[in-house]
Amino acid sequence: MLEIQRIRTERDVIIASLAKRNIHVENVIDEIIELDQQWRSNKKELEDISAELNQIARKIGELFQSGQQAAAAELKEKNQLLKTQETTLKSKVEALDAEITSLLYTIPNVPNAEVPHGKEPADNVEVSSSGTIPSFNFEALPHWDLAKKYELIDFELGVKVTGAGFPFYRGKGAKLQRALINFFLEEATQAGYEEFMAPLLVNEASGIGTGQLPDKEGQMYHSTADDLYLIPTAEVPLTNIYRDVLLPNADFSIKLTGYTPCFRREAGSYGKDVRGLNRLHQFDKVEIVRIEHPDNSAAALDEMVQHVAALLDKLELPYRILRLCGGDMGFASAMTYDFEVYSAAQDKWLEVSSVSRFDTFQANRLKLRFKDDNKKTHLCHTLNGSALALPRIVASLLENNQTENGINIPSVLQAYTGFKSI
RNA sequence: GGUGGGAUGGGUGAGUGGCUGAAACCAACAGUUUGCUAAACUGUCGUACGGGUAACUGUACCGCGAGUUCGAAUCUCGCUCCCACCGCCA
Repeated sequence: MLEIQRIRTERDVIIASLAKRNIHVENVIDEIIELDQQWRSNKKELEDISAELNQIARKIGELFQSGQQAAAAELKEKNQLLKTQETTLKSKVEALDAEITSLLYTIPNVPNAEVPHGKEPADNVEVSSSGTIPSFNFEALPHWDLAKKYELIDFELGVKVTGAGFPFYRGKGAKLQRALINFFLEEATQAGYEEFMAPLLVNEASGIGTGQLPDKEGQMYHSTADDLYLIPTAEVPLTNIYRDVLLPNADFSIKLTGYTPCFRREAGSYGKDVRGLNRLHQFDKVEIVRIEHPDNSAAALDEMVQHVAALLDKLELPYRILRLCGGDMGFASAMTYDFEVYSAAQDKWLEVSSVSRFDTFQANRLKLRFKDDNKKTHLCHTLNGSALALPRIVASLLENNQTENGINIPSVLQAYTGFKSI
């Protein structure tokens, strides 16, 4: 959520920047500014009346103490009148406040100056690419066929026990999952991220804190009996550790990592690119999260991008890095890099990681702040990225490393899997 | 699931109707002292929002929401959460 102060002072910049997302918010912004002015003048009036009421109440107390009952009764009467004024003003102020907040919720984050214009994935800008795309002198199989051939993943069994999008991993397929998780966590630890094992269910306040609620309610599994939500990413529990936190000084850099299964209903995305591991309701992911001083968030984003790139280098996967255009960025993001890995047998790029900075957008909802040297409070910046999400990594590992007689495991993973090939 | 207890500022914790935005202690920060550290002493020390160039000032907040009252941290009602013990259980 954008800060109202920022809308007051940076109206034109905000409107111009949001145009990069291909949305035009001028009317909404002006409506907010208008409502805010009303809110402020009503609030001032309300506070003045409250101040008077407080004074009178004190006076009445004094009169009672000194036994002047008649004078006190007179003041009481005056109070009644002010009291009704206070009540109406109060509900007016509250209504304005609610209206402003609900409008603020509809405005996405302001894209960073470096974010390119554009409205669809084709407008994303390729920043770099790395690795070589394999070619095969036999007929390469897509990962769902390889998974079946080598008994690594059983999708049908998942359908039987749960439903589509909840596969079983078995044998070497299961061990490969565990190896990747351990590899990613180990790399993150070495890069200075503290490892957490987080709850997989969160309460409503946490969902609001990171922005899944109320906007994207239908995307999370909801356990209604206890009113808890299954996490769609470790970002939710990890970032919410810092909800309602005021860091005591400006000298901080918080780096968290965690592996969790992720649960997504993926409502409305049926039919397209959902085959095999390409889109699941439950999948595994190692997430990295950072809480940073505003001055440091640009550097932190670069570091995170380097971290993810290094993981893909070590896994010897061909990938490219895209800077997302305004139209393709997530609601809360100020700037996002996507990583795509080439999946040889499907002959297409698969998104395996998304690394974003949110600036103060999440921190504002989370009430995550720090005190500077002058003891003034400011909102922190938050960032996060997948490092990495497993299914599409597995898909491309299987597809790219296949031979006619088996599948080779990248050397860096062999210590984790305990086998060199499948 | 049952019974009982509780929720106050960074922490412990006092506070049963006005003198309380809140004692005291601890922690933290600044200063004095000091070869260094420590100790001692002095001072500062909640958050949000509004008004004001600023100094400053107003309002709200003692888990959350209503209510009683001229006036509520304090009284009443509802809710949430936490703790302890019992039951069940990995």
